[in-house]
Amino acid sequence: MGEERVDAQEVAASLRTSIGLLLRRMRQAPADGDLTLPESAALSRLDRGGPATAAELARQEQISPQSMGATLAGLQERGYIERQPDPTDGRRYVLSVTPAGAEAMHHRRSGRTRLLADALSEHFSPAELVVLRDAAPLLERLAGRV
Amino acid sequence: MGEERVDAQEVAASLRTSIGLLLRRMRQAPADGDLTLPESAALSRLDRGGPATAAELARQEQISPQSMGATLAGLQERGYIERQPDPTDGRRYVLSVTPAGAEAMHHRRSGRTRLLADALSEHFSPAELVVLRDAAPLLERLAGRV
DNA sequence: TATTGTTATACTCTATAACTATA
DNA sequence: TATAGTTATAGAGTATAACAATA
Repeated sequence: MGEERVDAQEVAASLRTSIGLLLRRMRQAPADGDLTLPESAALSRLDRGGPATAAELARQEQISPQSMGATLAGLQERGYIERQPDPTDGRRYVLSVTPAGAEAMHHRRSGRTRLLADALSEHFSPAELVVLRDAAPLLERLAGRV
Repeated sequence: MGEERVDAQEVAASLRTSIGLLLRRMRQAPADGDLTLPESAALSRLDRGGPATAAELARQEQISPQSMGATLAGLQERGYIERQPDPTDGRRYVLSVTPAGAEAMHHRRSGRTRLLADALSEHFSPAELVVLRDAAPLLERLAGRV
């Protein structure tokens, strides 16, 4: 791996193919407990980043507030998050993960992410894992630039 | 970059986040000419791999034959691909890219892939491009293993 | 029996538009 | 005016089920 001439166009095209495939497979895979892909993304942002408002989460995930609202409504209905009115701003609600939500995330993580992790440890060398680990934050940065 | 202890679970979680973000951004981006994401994926497989049947393309893209059929019908309607009955097997049709299809792919590639390529060359170092280039085939392999 | 392709239907995820309430 | 959130509606991209034709 790693000669120096890299064609951005080619990298773009092959990234596009590979992430399309991978995301489709993850969507098809058995769910994490009963969490859909966007639900588990929102939940894990709340878990990692602490309580936040719906608008903040929508900005982080780069989707519309309405879409995030729909996702969050489902999570709240099942008791995985709770809403507290923000005392300093009457328009806002602060969302946080409930114990049941944390349990859904961590204990029942027997679905998609686990599947991915298993495939990674079974079929990839340590050197390849390093490449993927280093690539992940770059992909996230790329998503912010496109 | 690159100490040796890599936690597969952590890599899985961060890949999942980053590819989700990136694919959403690409879907939102202005289209390549007038090609949707699955259309351009199918077209570029036909272009790179030569004529193929619908079932073959569906397997390669890991989607159902019905979904691929819908995508291909749209491409054919606009004259970007053509269908020839397979002389050796009456059930099959062999698909190939027309000149108009090739033009739609290459000349009008001013949309998503171009946007991605521009972001890559403007905001990423050569070393980072190497990481991404090396990661792409690993992601594709991962999609086949999950 | 298995495979190729089609038609019909429905689900998930996301978007935009229009609205209310608060800042 | 601008922002947070809601409700309603629509579109893209998938899936599954049921079928006809061919192998």
